Amino acid sequence: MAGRIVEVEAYFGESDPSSHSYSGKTARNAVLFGPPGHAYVYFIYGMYYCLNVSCEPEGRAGGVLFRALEPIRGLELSTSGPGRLCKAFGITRDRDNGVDLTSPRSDLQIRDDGYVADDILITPRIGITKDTARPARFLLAGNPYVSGKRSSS
DNA sequence: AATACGATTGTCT
DNA sequence: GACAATCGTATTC
Repeated sequence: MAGRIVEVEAYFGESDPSSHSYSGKTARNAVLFGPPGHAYVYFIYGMYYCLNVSCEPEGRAGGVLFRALEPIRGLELSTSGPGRLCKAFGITRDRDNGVDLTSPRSDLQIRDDGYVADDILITPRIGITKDTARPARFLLAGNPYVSGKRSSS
């Protein structure tokens, strides 16, 4: 399976009240404090997993949440929304938390396809209750696979 | 040990 | 637009 990332959100670690790492390192968020490029998978609302990649040097927290993909091949299921894309890829905490997303040998892999966008839209983040005005959600403007929409037209 | 809540989504009105 | 589903963590007792 493969998909192109079309929507992400940034979380800024210990300076960000909306970040899981705001209150320091715990067993749950330990990956965010580890080396960059690794998968932080968390379980939310009792039924969904969400995928992040750690982004700061080891010892500092920070990550990016993948919110939506545009299917490229092998994806029949919806990948619009952080819970849905994990469901489509079968991502779970047990299986994927902590894996190196830069390694060709890991099941999950993020690669640079050289794509450059000039139509990136920046908005506040979705689903949070603190720091709700901060512009930290990045998406491809007009892309039909971004989250937050119903399929009706 | 008990409780409150969340980086979501689907269904109903 | 409102709310239920559902459970791992963090917080509080």
